[in-house]
Amino acid sequence: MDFFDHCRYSWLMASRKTLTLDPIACCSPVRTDVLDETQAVLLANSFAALADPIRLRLLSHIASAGGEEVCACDLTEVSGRSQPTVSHHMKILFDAGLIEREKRGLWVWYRLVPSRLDALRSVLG
Amino acid sequence: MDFFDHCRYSWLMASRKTLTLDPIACCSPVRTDVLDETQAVLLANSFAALADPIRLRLLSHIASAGGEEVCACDLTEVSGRSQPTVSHHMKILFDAGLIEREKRGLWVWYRLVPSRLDALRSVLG
DNA sequence: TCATTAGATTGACGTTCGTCGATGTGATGA
DNA sequence: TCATCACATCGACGAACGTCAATCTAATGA
Repeated sequence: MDFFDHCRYSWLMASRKTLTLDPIACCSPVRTDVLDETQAVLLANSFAALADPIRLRLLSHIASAGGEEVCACDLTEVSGRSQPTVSHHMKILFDAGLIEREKRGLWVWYRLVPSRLDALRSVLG
Repeated sequence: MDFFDHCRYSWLMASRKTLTLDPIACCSPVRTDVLDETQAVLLANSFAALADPIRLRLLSHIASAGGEEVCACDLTEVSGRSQPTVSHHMKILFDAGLIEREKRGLWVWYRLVPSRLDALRSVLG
């Protein structure tokens, strides 16, 4: 699934703040076409989610779990930040569509959305 | 050339602010290993360069030129921003290693550094 | 030499971001 | 019912960011 297809999924529109701003958040690689303003805003938003070292480490921790879920309870230790700060960063990753969350009992579990990472990769290609 | 090799080039160390912070700015894909703190800081810096819509459009404009150089004199019109603002953004793209610059006479010419874009792509893979 | 030009730098501004203590929310189990 | 736990939200703070007018720098050509 490329970025174009990905953006068509209406559930993304309904569940994530970033992309609900514009349902047509799709673009070809930066080396193929010049981005229009709307595409640029949406893409910048996605890359901004990756533009913080704490978020990159949190994402990398989840992405390296081999498809397994990761408990939010482990993430304060991984990041070295307070619980509210981790929660803040996870929300940004979630809003960017890079991770999914599921609450089971008291714990929240996160897993990667690989297609979203692939989508961003394809934009750079 | 992957991200690892790329970072070894000493001329990058000498000419670009971002990477001079740490000569060992190399990392495997986020799905393979958990990033250490140094890698995360350097990568976050690279993605931050892509985290602004004006910079994305400037970069896309240069990247879409098919290997040709682009004159700085055209970029205020492309971006719809003032000359100092464009200069500021180009410096950030340059410091991130995404573009090269060359001054000839009064004009400055920019071209893409494709390997740098490839390097970031490989981190997402 | 000097006026002109392209682009970089400076300084100031309002805005956004990362951070954490305090507090809110909702599930758990006794 | 109520204390406890995991996580989210709020509010406040300083730092970093995007922006542009004013100015500086260096190349040009007369």
